[in-house]
Amino acid sequence: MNTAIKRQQAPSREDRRTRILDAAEALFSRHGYDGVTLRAIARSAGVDVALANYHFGRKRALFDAVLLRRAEVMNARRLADLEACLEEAAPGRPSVEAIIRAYLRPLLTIPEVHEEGWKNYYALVAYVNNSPQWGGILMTQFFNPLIDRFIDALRLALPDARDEDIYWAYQFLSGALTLTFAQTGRLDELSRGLCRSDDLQAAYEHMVGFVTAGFERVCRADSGTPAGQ
Amino acid sequence: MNTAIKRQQAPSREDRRTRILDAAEALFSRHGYDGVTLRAIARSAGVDVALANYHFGRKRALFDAVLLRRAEVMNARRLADLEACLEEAAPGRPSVEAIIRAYLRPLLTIPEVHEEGWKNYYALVAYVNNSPQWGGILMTQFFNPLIDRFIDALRLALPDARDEDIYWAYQFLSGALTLTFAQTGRLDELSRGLCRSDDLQAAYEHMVGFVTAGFERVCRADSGTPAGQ
DNA sequence: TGCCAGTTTCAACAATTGTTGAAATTATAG
DNA sequence: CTATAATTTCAACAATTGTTGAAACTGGCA
Repeated sequence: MNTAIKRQQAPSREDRRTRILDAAEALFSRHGYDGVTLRAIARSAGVDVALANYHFGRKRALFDAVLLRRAEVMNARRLADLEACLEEAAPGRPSVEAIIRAYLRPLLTIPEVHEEGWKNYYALVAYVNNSPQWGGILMTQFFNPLIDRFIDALRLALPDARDEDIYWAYQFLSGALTLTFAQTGRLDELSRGLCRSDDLQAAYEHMVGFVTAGFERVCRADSGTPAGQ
Repeated sequence: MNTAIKRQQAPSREDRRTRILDAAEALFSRHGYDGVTLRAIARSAGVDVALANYHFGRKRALFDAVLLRRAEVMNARRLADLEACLEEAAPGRPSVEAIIRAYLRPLLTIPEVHEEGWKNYYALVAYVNNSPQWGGILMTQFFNPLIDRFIDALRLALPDARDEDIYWAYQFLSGALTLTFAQTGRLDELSRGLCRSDDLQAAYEHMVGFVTAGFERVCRADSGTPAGQ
């Protein structure tokens, strides 16, 4: 028996830890935190129930580990893209579109982006972002510093904008982004196949235009309180 | 003892059904479907566990009933606002902004909009909208017809736009809308109190501008495939 | 009054939950 | 090889889950 077959039948130790992460990622992204049992994760990973506890501790810690694994990769890429964008731009005056691209592009330039794992992770981010109960240490303390950097950059691009307007616009970007990359399939059905959720390139191009225009309109200096009807 | 005290101590029968709905709405919106037990709902409503089963059948049916109760009210209002908007507009050519306002305004012109119930409902909509598992009959068959009407109106407002672009733009509107009205409190924290999630009027005014600009840019006729970097 | 349909509670069910401590296995180093 | 540490499994725990059938209660009608 060669090593390939051997690995299929009895995955090595260090493999098991990541296999638990992968199984948990897939199940959590589909059914949410409470919709998944540790036994379902263990069964899917082909290991014993107690092993998840040995490697990660409590169930909640496993959930956090799933999220952190890819968040660290993604945040590093976003930060690098933002800094590159700021260096290329005219000193002290980047364009809104360039900043938006730096924020969105890493989502689809990850080399392994079409692997199931990243799709599951995006769905998971939409889950936590839209749930009031997941505000805790994990999302807030981990994502907010990165977002602050992007807000700073947007202040440079929109020097006359009020902070309040920038934050509201970021909120809309955040909602559009997480829903779209969650790939729930609702858009496919609504458009009767005209749009495909898994066409990340099309999603990216459309979103850049939509969001850039939105920022530029909302952050015009002339708006005291818009004369709403 | 007067009737007010009496009602507090022993709610009438028909009250109990709606008290179960209210309790379920509050708990589901905070913890999701699987994060809530029928016993927790019953305890919060002050009734026996079996009563929820008597009135609504299975747990999933109770969840659907919670969602449908307010969705019917909201959808009727949106439809009325859309038709009024189309009648007021120049024949065959409404403005994008007027359509967006008709889609969003009912969310805050509901008279009882500041009651806890509607806030919980908005959070619940964000929950189902962002979860891949809730595509079923309920959301799809119930919301899609209304959305189709709005898409039709947007086609009139943007006669040169490709359908594909309109659907993508609607997807972004949908994500921004559901996240914002879910009022997760993340924006409050990120902006250090500068923006308040519960200021629905400010959310509405900003969103109208952002989304209208987004639609108008994405749905320009000239874009074959945008020259993305 | 007595009866009856609509509500509500009681008690219990089989199944499943997260978690743990001890035993068994495997790898690593001496 | 042996012993020591890391990993994995086994078995079981107390608590909780959705659901149900029968009993108790309620108000309105004859």
